[in-house]
Amino acid sequence: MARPKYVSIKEVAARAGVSFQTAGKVLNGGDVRVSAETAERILAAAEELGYRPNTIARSLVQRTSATIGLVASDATDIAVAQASVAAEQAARRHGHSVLVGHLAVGGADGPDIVRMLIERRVDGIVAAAPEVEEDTEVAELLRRYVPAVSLQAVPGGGVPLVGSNQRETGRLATDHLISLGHTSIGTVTGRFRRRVTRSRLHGYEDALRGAGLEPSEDLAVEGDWTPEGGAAATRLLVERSPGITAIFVHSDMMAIGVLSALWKAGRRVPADVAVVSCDDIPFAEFLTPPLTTVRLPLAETGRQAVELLLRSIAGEPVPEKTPLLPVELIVRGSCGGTPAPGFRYARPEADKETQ
Amino acid sequence: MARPKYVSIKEVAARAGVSFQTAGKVLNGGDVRVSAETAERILAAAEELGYRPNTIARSLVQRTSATIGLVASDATDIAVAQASVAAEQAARRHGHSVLVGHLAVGGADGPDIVRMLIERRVDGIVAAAPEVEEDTEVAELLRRYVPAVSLQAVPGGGVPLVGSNQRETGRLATDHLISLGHTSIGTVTGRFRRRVTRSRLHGYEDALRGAGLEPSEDLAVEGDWTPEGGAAATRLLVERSPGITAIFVHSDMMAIGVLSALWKAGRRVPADVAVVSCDDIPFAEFLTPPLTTVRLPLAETGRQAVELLLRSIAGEPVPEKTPLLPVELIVRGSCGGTPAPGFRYARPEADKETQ
DNA sequence: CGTGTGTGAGCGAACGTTCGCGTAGCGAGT
DNA sequence: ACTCGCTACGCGAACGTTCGCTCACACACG
Repeated sequence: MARPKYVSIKEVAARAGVSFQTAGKVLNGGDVRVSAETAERILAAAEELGYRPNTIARSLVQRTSATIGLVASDATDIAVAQASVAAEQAARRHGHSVLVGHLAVGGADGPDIVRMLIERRVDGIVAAAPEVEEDTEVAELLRRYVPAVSLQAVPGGGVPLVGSNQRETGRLATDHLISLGHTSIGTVTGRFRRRVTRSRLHGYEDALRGAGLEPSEDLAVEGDWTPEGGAAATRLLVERSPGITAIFVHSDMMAIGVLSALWKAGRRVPADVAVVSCDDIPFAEFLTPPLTTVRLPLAETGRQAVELLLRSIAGEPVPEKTPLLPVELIVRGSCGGTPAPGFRYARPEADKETQ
Repeated sequence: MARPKYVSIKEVAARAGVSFQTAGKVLNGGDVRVSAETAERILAAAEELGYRPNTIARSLVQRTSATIGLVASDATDIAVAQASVAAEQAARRHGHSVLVGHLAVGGADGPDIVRMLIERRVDGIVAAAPEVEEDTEVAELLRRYVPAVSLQAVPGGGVPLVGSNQRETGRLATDHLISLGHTSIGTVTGRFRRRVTRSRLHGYEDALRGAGLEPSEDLAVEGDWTPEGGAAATRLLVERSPGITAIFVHSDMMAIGVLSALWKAGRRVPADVAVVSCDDIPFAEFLTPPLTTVRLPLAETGRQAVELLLRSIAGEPVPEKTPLLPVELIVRGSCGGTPAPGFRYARPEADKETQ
């Protein structure tokens, strides 16, 4: 507690009666051209003194910090949190530490965070923050100073992306609703400005058109990724289109709000309106009703992002476009096909890929 | 992308035609005994070259990294996530970065993470990981090497704690149920081993006894902080005590599972059984029904933890016991007092402090 | 006995800063 | 004309490592 006095390699060396460079060799360097007994003596001295290597000094000479930076969303959004936790653990597994910065709401401090990371000489940066998608200053910094991998588009490109096929996600979800016979299908989207929103919207429209349905502007309401926003959007949606029988929601967090708003409006799910969403957050199956949703491999995305980053740091050339990670429809109760409280999960009637 | 070559203060100095120490003064040090025009020249050179200070070198000489370590839970638990995000932001506001380590499930890598943080010479550590509560090795490291603040008990003490009154939390929740007329009140707890669980259990028992009710072992079932665990515990609970009419759950995440299990069992909430929980996670009000819960100031806890830590780092003596943060009962729909889907929130009939 | 080979260890430099002094230059006071 | 004091800047050292060399010594070989 009282400021600890760390012992340095020199003090260890002194106690062991060798030069500090020799001590360094046995304690950290792998180049052990040292007799077994001196090594022993050094190790013993280190142990007695409670020596802990100073990575700061090491970083300075080696010009690499074995640290990566993570710029993450505000992260009340569990989906983002999942990805970033997985990223951190993957990094640590590869011997790297993670310096993290959570954006303030709105994300205005993106550039500050990135600058901070750069000044701390992180070896690379993973951007897991939708807010930063339009931030040209952040993009500039990343391109200029440090290898980076992003989970979302970066203005101007030059930063490899990792993620899933969002258009397919929208199509899969909407197709599921269509296959269940719905024809009046609304959608509660993420922020319109975000690319992921537009992609999912495209998928939604693809599916609609594929079934001979015409997308209508009235049926798409913008949300803000929060439960509150989902609830508000839903109220607007049912007001504008009272005949609606199904909703495709752009995230599970919003779906929580959608379910709540529907419930408060006295509309039963799935009896009156079916709800399908995307993400598959850990407790999606414990919502009432259990949420049918398109699973995105969030943890896997985080992992792959750092692995790609690490390869890039190691000097391997990395493609800017990497293969998209697969998504999967998880059918639970919120679209029907399952009776109410008696409860029994029916398997969905096969895949709707081409329907 | 290609490994960037950072420019050092020396190159800036060379271009500006001054010694590197002078450049250092104007770029970083505050001690500006330098003429306005040389300063200008140096700044211009730095700008042209894209100079970014190297905090690693700075840390080495100043013997302080302006970084704090955060050891956090696996953090699918939103409550923990909230606290750690707030902690990071508070730290950054005070000019510190945060190096984070998320425990693997089970938390066996706690000591590894702490060692990593120590070797990176963090100025202090915030422990926000229940798993570490029993880890004597972690406790030893914290006591020996680095100032620390914990959000949970630390074996052997010596580390200041920040948090809320857990016993009060249990009492408040249970009292609410009692005030509503319930007499058969079960509880789905956290892991028994955890101190917070025992405290909340004590509060629960306090309240029961205060109402002339005798706590029974059958009515307390151990959960594991996850929705799954909450659901499983609930199934066990209603099986063991079919007459149960109310449940006090030790966390909102578990409450999600409790609600789900009750729903699947055909028991209506709150009509058949009332549910009260604790945490007040951000979307508690969007669950069906909206969750009545005891709000813990999680973000505030995170903030105060780093502020305390920073004071400790600065050399101020800090008390091991700090004042507990206040908790507050938030009444929503899950305990009744509110009719079903028609819906209208009734205010609870005043405070139940002494009832 | 001289040369070569290998093994164990030390030495100097470097990484990019900060920090406390040292000092040249200069105008003003005596 | 000499000191004084101030300003603007430079210098050397230090922080705790790593890294590549050098070096002393012993030992075997021809």
